[in-house]
Amino acid sequence: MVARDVAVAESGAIDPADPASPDRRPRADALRNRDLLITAAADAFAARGADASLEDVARNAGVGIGTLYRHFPTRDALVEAVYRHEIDVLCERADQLLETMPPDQALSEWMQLFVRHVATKRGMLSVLKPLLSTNPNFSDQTRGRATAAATKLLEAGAAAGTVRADVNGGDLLRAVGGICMSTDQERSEASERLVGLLFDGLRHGAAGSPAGPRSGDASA
Amino acid sequence: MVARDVAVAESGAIDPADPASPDRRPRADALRNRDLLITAAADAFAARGADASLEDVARNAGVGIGTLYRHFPTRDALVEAVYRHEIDVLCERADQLLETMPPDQALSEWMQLFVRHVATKRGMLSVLKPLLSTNPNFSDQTRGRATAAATKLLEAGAAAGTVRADVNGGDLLRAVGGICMSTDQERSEASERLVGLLFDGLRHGAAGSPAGPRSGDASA
DNA sequence: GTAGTATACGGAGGCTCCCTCCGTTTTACA
DNA sequence: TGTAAAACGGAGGGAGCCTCCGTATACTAC
Repeated sequence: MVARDVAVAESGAIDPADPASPDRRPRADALRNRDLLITAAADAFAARGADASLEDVARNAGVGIGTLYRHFPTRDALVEAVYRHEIDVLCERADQLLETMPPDQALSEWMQLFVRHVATKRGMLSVLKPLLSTNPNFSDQTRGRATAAATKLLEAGAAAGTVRADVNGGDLLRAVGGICMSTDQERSEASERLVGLLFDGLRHGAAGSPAGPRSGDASA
Repeated sequence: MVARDVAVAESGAIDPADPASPDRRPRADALRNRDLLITAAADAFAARGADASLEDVARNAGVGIGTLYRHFPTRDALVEAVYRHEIDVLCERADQLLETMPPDQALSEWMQLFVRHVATKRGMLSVLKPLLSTNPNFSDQTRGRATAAATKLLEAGAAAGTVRADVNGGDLLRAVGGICMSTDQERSEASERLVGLLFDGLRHGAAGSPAGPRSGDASA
């Protein structure tokens, strides 16, 4: 019996905003170490894939192995935390982009950012796929946040009249995600091109554009 | 660096019919042990899935770990051998069935056998999927043999006029395989029912049957 | 500022698994 | 029956997993 089968705590990561712990707030060092671990784990999963050594992760985070296991009792718990964090970063960037450039450009940037993000984290896919298929309600929750970000970008574009209004965030995410998943390993330029095409399609048929949604010529 | 990454010999299993070894025939104990290992591995993979302990496999085969690694230098080599063996068994059974019963019945039996075979080897799927996707020409070869068996059954049925003649072995295999793969875990009755349905479809529209291929009512 | 304590840290240790290496045994052939 | 090639087996070194518990640290109350 492999030990990995035993501990199946459901996502027992320490949650800084846990309403269950009544008074005391979590210690500063605990918070800091948690972040260090997530960063190190993201690197490790990206580089080595599904079965990166957790002892390496702890070492690279400058933290004892015991600390890792206290924060993330399960390998899955760690993977989940990393995934959540990645999505958080992407969502934040959406807001930043909207503040610094016109909405259509922000949308385009964000889509490309998404592709590059997935490309650098290739190894994560092998970790994520099994987890997503076993644990649907975990993915739903997080996917929801990403969808919200995509929706925000789309709506801003639609309001400015530079992006068509008949596409929702969920569809966009599925499309971009699908392209990233299906494109063969290591060929992220292909994904970037395809996503660029997708974006052109989004611009097409916007209020400002004369042509309807269906017509050819979408190369950059 | 995990050791598993290092040895990537391509399917270095000892082949009893290797034309390269000029004179001496392989030793009897080697042949025997090879079979024992494959049997034990099949059980282990079925029960424990992708990462069953190879030391357990050797132990259950009543053989030293060194012997296992000599026969199958790679985990993948062992998986491949098990897979091949499973297919061999299925192909042999096709011949036996054809000799002992009318062709349409033989076909039906074989299809159900296929389902039950996959059901008991559930754990194998997780081992097989990655291997099949990385190593296409390995799967082609073996799939070819299974296709041949299916074709043989279909043609015998068509010749007897009890099975329609416009379906080929490849299609049949894809259909049955697809049903086995897609049906949710542990519910092999569902697969059996669906495959039964498929078989009724095959009988329908045979030379002896009045009705054309498209018409309802196919429940067992 | 200090004392007290809940909280968190770290890594040794026990376990399992992986794979290699080499002395020993068995088998096929002459 | 002798002999060399072929095969066996398992010890051993390395690595990863996870737990446990003595030690250190950051909060809180005074």
